[in-house]
Amino acid sequence: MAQAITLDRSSPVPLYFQVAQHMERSIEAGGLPRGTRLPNEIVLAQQLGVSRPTIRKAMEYLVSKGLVVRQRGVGTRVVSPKVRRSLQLTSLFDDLEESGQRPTTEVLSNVIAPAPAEVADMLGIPVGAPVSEIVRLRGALDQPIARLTNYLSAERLMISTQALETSGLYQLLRRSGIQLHSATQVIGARTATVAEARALGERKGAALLTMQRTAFDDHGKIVEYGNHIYSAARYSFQMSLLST
Amino acid sequence: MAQAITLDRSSPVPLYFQVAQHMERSIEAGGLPRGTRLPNEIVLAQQLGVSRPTIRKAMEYLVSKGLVVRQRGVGTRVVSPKVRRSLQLTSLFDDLEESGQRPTTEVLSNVIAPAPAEVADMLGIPVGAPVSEIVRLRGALDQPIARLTNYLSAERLMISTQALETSGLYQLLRRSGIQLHSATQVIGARTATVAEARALGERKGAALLTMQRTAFDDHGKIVEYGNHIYSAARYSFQMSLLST
DNA sequence: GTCAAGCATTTGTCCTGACAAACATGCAAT
DNA sequence: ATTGCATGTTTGTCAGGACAAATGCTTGAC
Repeated sequence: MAQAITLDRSSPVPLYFQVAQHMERSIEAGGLPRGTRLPNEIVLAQQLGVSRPTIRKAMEYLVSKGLVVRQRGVGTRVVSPKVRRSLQLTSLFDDLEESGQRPTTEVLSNVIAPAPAEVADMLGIPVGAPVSEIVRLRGALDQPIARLTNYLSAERLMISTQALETSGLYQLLRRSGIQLHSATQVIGARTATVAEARALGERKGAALLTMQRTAFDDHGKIVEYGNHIYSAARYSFQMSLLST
Repeated sequence: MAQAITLDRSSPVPLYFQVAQHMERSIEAGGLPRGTRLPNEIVLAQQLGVSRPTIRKAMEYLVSKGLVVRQRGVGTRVVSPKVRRSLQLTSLFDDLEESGQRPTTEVLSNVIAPAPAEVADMLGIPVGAPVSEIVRLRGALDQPIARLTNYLSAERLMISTQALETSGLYQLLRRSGIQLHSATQVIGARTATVAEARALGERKGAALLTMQRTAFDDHGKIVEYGNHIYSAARYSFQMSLLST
């Protein structure tokens, strides 16, 4: 199984990452049965011609992705394919993109205006400071799915409406050189008002999923505050957690 | 700030973790202003009398908890207290426990029965195999908040009703020596049926949050499948994400 | 005055070596 | 048959050293 693999020592991608990627592919493709024990670190290091710490770093990566489980005195085992697949579960949006059915994005508004009190509070800026407000309608299969409302401090940048129609907001932020650090989000539910129902093609009183998210950059500044509603009949949040 | 700290080399808790914990406390308590730069790795290693890899391991831990940000050629900076606090946001249940207001748990049923098709499918066991079904009502401040329905393969263990009234399910599982590996969950919403509304003290048609969760152990076996409903008026999910 | 080159600083990667701790296994004693 | 012990295997921890790459600042050239 471990035939000659090619490590490129002159490549800028770190050795341990090359090793990790190779193992990841090998696990995913080779279809190692659940519980297969990998060779121990020393043997692997010799086989690949690297040092043990490099192997260990690669292993830590695989553990953090949930692909393998390590136990002192026992070894490294491959977790069941079923579990691995469940960890790769993605959101409906990702699923649609993957299957070629690009979700549609319609920009309902993209303006710069003085921040109202509530928004200024969430963004941590003075009331009345200029913020850009972006309202988008996401849809798929000819049906609306979500109404996304985002606020950014306007000092940062103005995002073109055209760009928003083709790329996700986070993708655009990253492309502008903004380093995201973390985010907090709150997921709740409520019944739709008449206006919300109309926007999402639902009936008044239908169940909606709500999500508020605040994203921070490396310097602790708030990059973005979002307030979103989703048609509960057509959308749900999917996520996976690793223990510890 | 970095006065003589006490590292216990004979302690079973690893050196790097002692270092990490010390820094965590020192960051949290010392109230370092946002962006404070820590001494570099070499200096820290000398100050604490450990090697550089040990310091690095401690730093990796702090990065993974979102407390500091590292940048090659620049150094290690403490993230803003506001962001740190937001990363510690917990669920309503945790908040209640912390404030001494223990959430109440009423066990509505705790029986072993043959698995119906849907449950057997989710647990990955044959239809009709014995499963234990646990239904709990969670409440706080004299109001019901959630109805939690869990299924475990009955081979594993029978959990006493009494234990369920005082401890969380996951706590009990861990205490029984079951190693959780990962879980996947789906969060959605729908309107309450008459029965659900009655159970949660809501009106028919009120918005409910729903959550289905499947938990796996290290061997890829499914430990638990849960199907939960929450009063959206009194509960919401709160979580924080670190950008990779 | 402005831009580029060079330099110091800092983290990232990689190596070698050594010992400790947890686990599984087989063997011996009860 | 079962318990306990010794032993080998495997991952976990720690040390010390060396070089590479990214960043920010200073210096020098134009």
